[in-house]
Amino acid sequence: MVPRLTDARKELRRAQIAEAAVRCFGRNGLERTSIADITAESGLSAGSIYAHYRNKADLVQAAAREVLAKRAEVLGAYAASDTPPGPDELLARLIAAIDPVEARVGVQTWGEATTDPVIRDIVVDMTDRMRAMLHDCLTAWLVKVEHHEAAGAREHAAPIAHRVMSLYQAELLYTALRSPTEETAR
Amino acid sequence: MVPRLTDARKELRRAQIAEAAVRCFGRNGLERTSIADITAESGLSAGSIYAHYRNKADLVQAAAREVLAKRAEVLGAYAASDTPPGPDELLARLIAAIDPVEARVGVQTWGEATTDPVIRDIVVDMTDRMRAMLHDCLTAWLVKVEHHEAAGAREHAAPIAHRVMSLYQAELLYTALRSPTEETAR
DNA sequence: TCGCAAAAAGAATGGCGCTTCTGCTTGTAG
DNA sequence: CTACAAGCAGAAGCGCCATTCTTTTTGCGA
Repeated sequence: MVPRLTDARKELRRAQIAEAAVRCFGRNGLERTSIADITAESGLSAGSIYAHYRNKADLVQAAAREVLAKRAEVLGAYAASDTPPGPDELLARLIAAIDPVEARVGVQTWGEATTDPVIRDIVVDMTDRMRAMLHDCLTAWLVKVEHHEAAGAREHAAPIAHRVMSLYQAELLYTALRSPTEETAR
Repeated sequence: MVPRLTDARKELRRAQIAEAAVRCFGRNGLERTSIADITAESGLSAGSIYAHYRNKADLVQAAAREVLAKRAEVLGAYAASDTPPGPDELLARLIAAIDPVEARVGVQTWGEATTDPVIRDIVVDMTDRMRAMLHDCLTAWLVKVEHHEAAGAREHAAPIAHRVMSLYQAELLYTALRSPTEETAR
């Protein structure tokens, strides 16, 4: 038996395609982006794309996962901090880390999630995961900075985490709506 | 010269089509809804639809306007109240008034707004208008209920209005993500 | 270095969905 | 009540786009 692409190389191609797809989606939207657009952006051909992704829906899912995962990553960094930031500080940092292209694709996935169950599950899962991180971070803040009694800190933190998450998502929306076409002109 | 449809009748047809469109969009999404779907839902034919709307984009815009206007209407009622509700009460009432189908179409329009300038303007305009209403309502609340000094009340109310709006929009998103397909089974 | 299977390119295909076009139908003004 | 323009239905047209198929190229193991 002989040669496949090594796994690392295969992952590289998948990432290359997914990143090109995210750029296209950010520019033209999930549905208005054709496979031809992605071939142009990635420098690969249609045949190649279909060797790495079952179909377009599969690619959209990959793009959604990528964007959401990148956001969760940023959050994870703050959550692990020794001196956890309070709600206002936390929100400010999250907002500062928003990338316009990812915000647009993120909001697009929300729209898609309202009708596509697979995308919906991805979005809900990522949202829950981020809220949980926020929850951990704020619990630590309550205990370490605010000297809140440890027992009951989690219960106190829950509604705060919910609010921070909501305000963050709203800001994501505002960013996505701000300069939708100007961005691509640069 | 002779007969057109009377204006009232013409508006009726437009509304009939737009409402059918909103139902379809809520079920299948903006792009996955075909004109054929709308003909089936409205009981009219393709030719008829094109007699009332220039094209599908025009129809999507009408649907977006309808959904957003209906939301602004609900808000307007509370804003005009003699004893204006405070932020928590206001938010609770707004959330209680959310309709699942409209929430879904609303979130879909957000996604569309990220790439379509016309839809974007509609969404931004409606959002600004709603926030202004919230602002008025909360200013009145500060003055009448909290006995805040009238001067500076508007400045105080602004960030609160922003927060209430954000939390409301987040809740709209959560509603849209909750039960996307179950709703249609009923 | 060599061979072979996988990967990539790029053209071909097939279907779907917007839009338009052709007659019938209907409602309104005189 | 009549006539005629607009409304309306339904059938085609037309283009676009996801997907597949064929051929060429390339990377990996021996």
